[in-house]
Amino acid sequence: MKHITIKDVARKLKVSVSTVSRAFNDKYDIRAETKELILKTAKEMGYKPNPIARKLIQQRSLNIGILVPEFINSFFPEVIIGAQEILIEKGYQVLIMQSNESAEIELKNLETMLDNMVDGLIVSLCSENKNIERYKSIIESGTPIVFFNRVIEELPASKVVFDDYKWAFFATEHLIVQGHRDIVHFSGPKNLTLSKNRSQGFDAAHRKYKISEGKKITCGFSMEEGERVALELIEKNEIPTAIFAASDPSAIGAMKVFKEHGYRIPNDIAIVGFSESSLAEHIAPPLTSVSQPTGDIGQTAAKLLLDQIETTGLFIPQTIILNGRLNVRESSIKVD
Amino acid sequence: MKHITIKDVARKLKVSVSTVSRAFNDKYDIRAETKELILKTAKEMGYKPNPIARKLIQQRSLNIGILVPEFINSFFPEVIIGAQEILIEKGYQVLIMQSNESAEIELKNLETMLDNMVDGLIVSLCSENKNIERYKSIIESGTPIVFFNRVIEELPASKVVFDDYKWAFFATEHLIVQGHRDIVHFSGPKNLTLSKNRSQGFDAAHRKYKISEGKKITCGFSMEEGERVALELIEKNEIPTAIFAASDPSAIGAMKVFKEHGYRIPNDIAIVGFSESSLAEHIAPPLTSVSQPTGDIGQTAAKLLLDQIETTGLFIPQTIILNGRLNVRESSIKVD
DNA sequence: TTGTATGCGTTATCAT
DNA sequence: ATGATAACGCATACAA
Repeated sequence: MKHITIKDVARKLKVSVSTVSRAFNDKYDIRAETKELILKTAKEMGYKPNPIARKLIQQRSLNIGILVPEFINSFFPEVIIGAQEILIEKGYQVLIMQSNESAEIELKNLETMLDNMVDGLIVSLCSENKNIERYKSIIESGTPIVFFNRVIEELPASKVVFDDYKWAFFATEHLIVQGHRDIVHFSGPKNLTLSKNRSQGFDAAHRKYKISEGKKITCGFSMEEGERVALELIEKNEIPTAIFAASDPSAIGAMKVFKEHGYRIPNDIAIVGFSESSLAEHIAPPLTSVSQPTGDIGQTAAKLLLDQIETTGLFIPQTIILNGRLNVRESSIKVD
Repeated sequence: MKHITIKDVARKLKVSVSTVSRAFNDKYDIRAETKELILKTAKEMGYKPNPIARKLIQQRSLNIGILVPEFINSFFPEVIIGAQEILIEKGYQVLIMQSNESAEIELKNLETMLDNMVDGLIVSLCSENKNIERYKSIIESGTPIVFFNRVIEELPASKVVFDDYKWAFFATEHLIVQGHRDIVHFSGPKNLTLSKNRSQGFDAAHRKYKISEGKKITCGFSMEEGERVALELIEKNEIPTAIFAASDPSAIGAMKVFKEHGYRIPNDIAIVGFSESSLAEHIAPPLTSVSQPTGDIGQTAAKLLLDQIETTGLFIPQTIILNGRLNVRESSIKVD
């Protein structure tokens, strides 16, 4: 069952392949009737231009690749959906790959995307964060690429980021205003800029209220990580009055462990998360969390990427910083 | 900044392109030393075989496409991760696309995957379920394809499904055993086989206990749909003593609405969900739900697909039915 | 307006 | 063991 090619159509209609080709690429002169006839019979024969061959000669694919570190939590899927809205609108198709937070798989995914000649990439790094050199070479080679959320500052590419510093500050301030003076920060993976920024916002709030610096524990983004760190605190008997976690899953994991050990949330321990997973408002008690404009992040990244793809001359990378919201819920408000 | 091609390498080493090609495909005769030399200098020059050109001539890509209707809930991501484990192991890369439950986008995604010459497809249909004819033609053309979870029975392809009938039966039976005689089923989208099966399991449990048939309301899988249907019941003042929802999100949406209207879960209304989203055990009260072996589903689908890809002769489609578990939690157990 | 010829970057066949 | 050359399926500069 061989594929039908342009030649088959040409032969059948006794025209040249170029004429058939022209019928499918309406930037050339071609008589309206022949074009119509060709398109009609091509359709009848079940002919479709082979995009692989097309890519080979045109060096473009109308495909955009999106690389994310995970998609179990709703954050990345929501961003992807936002990006997809813009890209599909413009005739692009979106290919997604996820690396399970593994730098090795991330690199393979990256190469696969390039192998498939994507016209551009939208990337959020995995927390291992090891492929900087490869990204540099890709950027240098001229492949349009936009980073979001988990970015590396030094890379000369456009970025869409969240104002982690500011909102970590607000989240911490909220706890301080509630009267807490012994707050522990579950900070994110060390290599990520956003971990640093959230951590610094945490410190800044302490400074503003002239409270001695809060304790920080490095903690992954996952629920398991939150459970691990919470257990650690319980074993050491170093229970703070409040926790500000760098992610919702880690906050939820900690909450689970504390509840299991008889601590009441928020009365014994107040908890604030970050990133507003869809869980936050449904768990018990509902989790106070910073929400990020996920759809916006995706849309903005997509627009930036399209700009870059369509720019012929020198492209100047931009960094766009988006705003969020602090959703205050029961997990951080003492009830009597 | 042109790409380095096989010709560049050949010219530099004063050998023919065929020799260089041979060095990269070790199925041909080539002297060990020349091969080594070629690979070495190729690496130095930064040459990599262009997979697009390779695909054009070899008609294979080592890429597998996975098509899902959504990935906001953790179900599909978990399946994908399972599939990925198997496929990456075998040297395949996994491209993912999601259709947001839109048949139109699903079709485009499908074509994009084929455009990229994936060696096979793993597909779960969107609930609109309109592209049957296209799937038929793809199967006929010989493209290996495995459906999972949301399948169409009549398609002659391998399928990995869950025993929806049986587990819907168990879930309903659980409610009946708890003493409920007025149970409403939030059934899934009409076109899907799994909706029908879950619905029939619901009926079967009623028959077994000789209870008059339960009421059924068609309801999408999303939280919003659950909210909508719950509101409808409240407005009509037709409050059952228990609800068996065909999905966790719709169960959770309903739970939210009922709680907001002053109903206590499970004392006023017991609720059971299906598919065990990661939410289930964390919401208040924890949701009784049927859990599916998501990772297994993905792995099984991947294995089936690889079998088919590697089978040269006639391939006989298989249907594999996987088992689950009923996780009983507070949402369905009356407390005093 | 249409046809001819060339090239995109490979691999495969046939010589040598 | 290596080289020359024809595909793969298409787009495009140039000629007609």
